[in-house]
Order: sequence, then structure tokens, then C-alpha cells
Amino acid sequence: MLTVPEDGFAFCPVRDVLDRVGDKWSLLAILYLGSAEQLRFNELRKNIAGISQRMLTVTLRSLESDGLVARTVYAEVPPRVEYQLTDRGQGLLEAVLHLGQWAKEHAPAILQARQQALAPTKPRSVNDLG
Amino acid sequence: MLTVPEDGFAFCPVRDVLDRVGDKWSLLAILYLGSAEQLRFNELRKNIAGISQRMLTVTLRSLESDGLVARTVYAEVPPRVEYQLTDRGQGLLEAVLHLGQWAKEHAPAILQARQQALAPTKPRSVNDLG
DNA sequence: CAGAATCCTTATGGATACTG
DNA sequence: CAGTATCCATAAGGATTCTG
Repeated sequence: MLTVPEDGFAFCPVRDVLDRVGDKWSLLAILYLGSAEQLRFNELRKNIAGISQRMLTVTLRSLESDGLVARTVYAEVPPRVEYQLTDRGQGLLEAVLHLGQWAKEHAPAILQARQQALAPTKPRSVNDLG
Repeated sequence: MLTVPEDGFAFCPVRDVLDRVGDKWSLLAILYLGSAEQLRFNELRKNIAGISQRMLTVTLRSLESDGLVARTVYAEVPPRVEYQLTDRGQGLLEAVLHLGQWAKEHAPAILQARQQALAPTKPRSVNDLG
């Protein structure tokens, strides 16, 4: 059984990670960067289906500021900027893929449960016991 | 090196989990439920600092609909409703605590990197080469 | 006690236009 | 090419009131 810390989970590393990769695009960026040595801005943009230019910038900047992604600017014209996972980013990717293992195994059951919850025979009342 | 699937991560179990526990309260609810056999609505409400009644309801309902939390109503007056993790919820908790292990080890470095990014000596230009 | 309903604020992200 | 800067739509969540 898990024990509640004195701070009542106010300091919670898990929450921190989730806040970092729980947004709409960070995980995808990490996944794609994890599948190549390095990628240019527009390569990422093409890969990550549906992402806007703005959100790709915002996402990369915040990953960079956490030391998860390294940004390298080449003094060329037209400019070339390459992104790659840092070791720390690589570590996060692996930790997250581990979670993905659990997810992969249980996603079907969860999805099924969710579907059944959506189509109840009748609306639930306080009298439904189990 | 990670391989990009044909669907380009469109079907991504990790994303599904993150969408489930990446919101503001789900993780905390799971953590507290993981630290007790079962908890009543207002016990959870007291434990989870800052949560509103509405959000506790919403959070519990969606966890329940995914089969992660079981809700038991006792036909008493005043009503008593108890929540507990299902086996599936327990599994998710463990998977997430594993991620927490990584987080715990790297949170300090990440926070530090973030601080330094916030206080740069001068604003960055395209000429700053690493 | 354990909520449901309503209203309202804020946070997140998209669209578009412009630039070194 | 790789961004910035604005503006705008939607979604997430908070506050309040009411009820079986």
C-alpha cells in the first residue's frame, strides 16, 4: 500500500513529468526525435501531423528549457536548425515507453469500458448498487 | 533507436494514458485511492488539496468509466459512497509510480535547467551557437 | 453526504500575417 | 527556413447555488 507523504503529494515528481509531457504535442515531439539522430524544424513539422508552426516552436522551446532537447543553429543562409534529444530526453523517452507498455496491454479494456459507460441501459441513480 | 510506426504515432497508447492521467486531478485521486482501501467522497475531497466538488465528481466519474475506480453506493441515509481502485487502476498506479522513479531522480536537474533558461544573460538570437 | 446544474474565468491551442 | 507577433476559438476548470 502506498503511503501518503507529509506534504500530501504537493511535491510530486510524477505530476511534474505529467505536466511536462501531458500537453498536446510534447510527447509526439519526443517520440519523433527519439526515432532519428536529429531533425530540422520543418522535418518535425511534417512528421507531427496537425501541429501548427506556433505550437511546434512553443513545444520545442519548453522541452529545450528543461534540458530534454538540444537546439543547434548553423550559421547558414537559409538558416538550418537541428533538434535532438539530450541524454536526459532519451531517458524520459524510455521511462515513458515503459508506461506505454502497460498502456498497450490495457488500452483495449479501457476503451471497451469507456464505450459501455457511454451507452448505459438506463441513467444511473443512487439506487444502483453495484 | 525507436521506429516510427506506419500511422505516425496516430495510434499511441502512451498518449491515451497521458490523456487519462494528464489532467489536473486524476493522478492525485489515483494516488490517494492507492494509499487506502477505499475512501468516501468527502474524505477524498479533504485529502486532495484545492479540488472543487465539481472537479472531484467529474474526475471520479471519468476514472470510473474507464474501469480504474470502483464506486460503491450504500443505501443509507445520509448517503455513503465509497471509491476504491480496481485492479486495473492499481496497475496503472504502479506503472505511473515507475515513471515517478525516473522523475524523482531527474526532477532537480530539470528544475534547475528551467530556472537557468528563465534568467538568461541576454535574449537569445539566431547567432548564439551553443 | 454526495452530488447536479449553472455560470463564469482562465488556459490551451489554432489561424494568419509578417520577418531576419 | 525557421521562426515572431497577434488575434481568436475552444476547452478545462472554479465558484456558487440547489437537492434527494
